[in-house]
Amino acid sequence: MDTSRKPGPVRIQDVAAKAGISAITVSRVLHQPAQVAAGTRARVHAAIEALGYIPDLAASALASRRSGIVGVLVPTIANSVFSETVAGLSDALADTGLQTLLGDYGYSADREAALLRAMLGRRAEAIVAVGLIRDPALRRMLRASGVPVVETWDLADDPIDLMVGFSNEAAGAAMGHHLLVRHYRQIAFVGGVDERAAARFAGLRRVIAPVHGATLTRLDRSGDLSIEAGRAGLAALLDRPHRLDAVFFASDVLAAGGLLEAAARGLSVPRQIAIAGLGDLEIGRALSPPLTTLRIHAHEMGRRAGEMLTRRLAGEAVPGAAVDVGFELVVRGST
Amino acid sequence: MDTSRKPGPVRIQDVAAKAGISAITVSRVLHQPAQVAAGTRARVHAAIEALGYIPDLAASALASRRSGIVGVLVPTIANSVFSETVAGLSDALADTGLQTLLGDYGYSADREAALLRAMLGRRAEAIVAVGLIRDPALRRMLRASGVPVVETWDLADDPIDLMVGFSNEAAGAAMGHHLLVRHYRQIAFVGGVDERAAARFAGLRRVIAPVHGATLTRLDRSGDLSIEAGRAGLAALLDRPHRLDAVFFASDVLAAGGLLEAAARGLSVPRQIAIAGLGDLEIGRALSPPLTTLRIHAHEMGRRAGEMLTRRLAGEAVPGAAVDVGFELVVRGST
DNA sequence: GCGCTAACTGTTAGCGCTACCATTCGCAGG
DNA sequence: CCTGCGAATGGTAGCGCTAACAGTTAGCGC
Repeated sequence: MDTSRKPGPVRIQDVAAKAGISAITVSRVLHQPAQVAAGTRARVHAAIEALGYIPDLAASALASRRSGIVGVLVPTIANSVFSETVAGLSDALADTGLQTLLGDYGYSADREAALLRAMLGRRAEAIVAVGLIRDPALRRMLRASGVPVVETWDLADDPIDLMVGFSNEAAGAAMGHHLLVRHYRQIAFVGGVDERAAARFAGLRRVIAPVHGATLTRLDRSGDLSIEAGRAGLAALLDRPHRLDAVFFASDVLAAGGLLEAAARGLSVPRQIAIAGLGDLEIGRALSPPLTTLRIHAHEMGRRAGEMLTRRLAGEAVPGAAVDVGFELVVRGST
Repeated sequence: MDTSRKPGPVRIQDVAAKAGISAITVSRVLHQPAQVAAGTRARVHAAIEALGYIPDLAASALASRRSGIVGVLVPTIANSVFSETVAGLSDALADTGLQTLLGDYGYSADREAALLRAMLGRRAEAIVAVGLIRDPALRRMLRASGVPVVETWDLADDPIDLMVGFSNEAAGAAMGHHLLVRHYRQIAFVGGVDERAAARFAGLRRVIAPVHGATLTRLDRSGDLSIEAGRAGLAALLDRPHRLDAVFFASDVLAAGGLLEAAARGLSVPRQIAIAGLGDLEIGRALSPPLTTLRIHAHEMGRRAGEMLTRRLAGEAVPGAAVDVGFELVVRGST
């Protein structure tokens, strides 16, 4: 067993000594290289290289009062649309020297609070949340902290700070409109129990309810966004005596299950039953018939969030208003 | 525009003053509550609550020389099997007070190096990598840093430190064996150009090459692990004059594309063409026929990595040997 | 030559927290 | 009464880095 004492990590002082200058100059080479003479700069770089110096970012953050961190709070990174938003944010932040600190809370309120606390503890310069932050205590904590916050994927009346999303209600309405235009009248909605799904259903209902002879059913599958849940959802609907000619699923993954269940039952899509989803995921494009869906600009939401933050952190006054990035109806063979 | 000066975040000193005790005692309430009298503890908690105190973790890390961070390096978090490994790690670390810092390098060597540097800069107490770290310079940097490292998802002869994975070569061989037993002889492999896929192919070849009358073809789709790439892969193979009765895809996602392409061409699976994948993803279970696949213990690899680290950080001497968590052949209808 | 500016580098004093040691207090045992 | 001991708390001195200011030097115009 190796019991030799490591001399510990190399410090800025060691680099300075090796290069024959003072610590502050090394710091400047790292952060404002233009202020340092070319020769000195070269010697410092050589010393850094030779010693394998890696600056201590905790000490740097403490002294400079800039952590360089943006906290990103995600209900689950396993959902590919959310990871796209994270990717969009990372892209937007790539050139800013800001690093994202990803926190996946797995839809658990406790973990959400803990992660937020950790982000504030690391003095994140901004927080981006996928979805709204619901807990009033957390909202208060964030407001009090004065840290810029961007909530994405939803639009609400009382943003904590900034907001970039789309209207789930309008999305539901758009799909409802499409289904009506295609002469579907016995319509069902399959989604989770979250508020986002509720808003989509509300939009759907707003459009469908006034139409004479149209019916609308709702089936809640618990938050489980799996193909299997989609199959089970369609199966449950079909096993009811109620007539049905179109089903709108709150996610393409669920809708894929719907397509597969219909195929397993020998139902022709869309002739006997129309199926639509949301998200424009690859699985919906790949199955047959390809899925009518609502394309959500997940990547762009992340990008816009990053841009808003960058401007805000640069001192520009970014109006706190919510940005609506909209969505897009993509009509394919399944309706 | 609001130009009022914020009083800045609450510091430990403010809490101490409010509770009528010294800063160090507040620190102890947070880290070694048993050492503080119950009454004092209560007063401190009340003060923390009242002021909304959130400890500065950068300062804490600097003073205590413990960052509480475990860096996790992932080629892409969009691949669900990798996110499962991350989840397994998080589970194992949940009670340890360690927090994961996730870095997704999108298969870019530059970003990999930058992220690793950032993790070491934050003085991560350990690093977990999904996949091997290939760049010799990075390997040297990690070895020199003395930070515990766990490489997962692969087994190699020269781990940087710890290692928990499975043999991709053995996995390929197991699938080859299965296909031979089922009397398939004209076999193709579709995978990426990465070393992991290469190892799977090598295992396949080891088993198949010696068999008289058996043939083996390899088709590389660039790293794109999409359903569409799988379809295109099977299409390319079928458009060759060469006979073919089984295809092993390096991922269930690719294999799903294979199943769909076969269906689109009216080919019966597995009668006219057998299809197998790797990963045991939901999509393989959902399609028809369900996919024969190799189940990889992604979650367990993360969990084991976390356990090894926890023991190592607790001072136990954990042998540097590689842990093989194996895999499992799951035979379903597609072969 | 002088003042003046620009370019470069150094000194000092913390950032907010905790390790280390010291101190205080109450009480059991002699 | 003193000693010894454990429990509870505090003072001091940094952790490694950078902001703010302070030199120092060279070059320039007059």
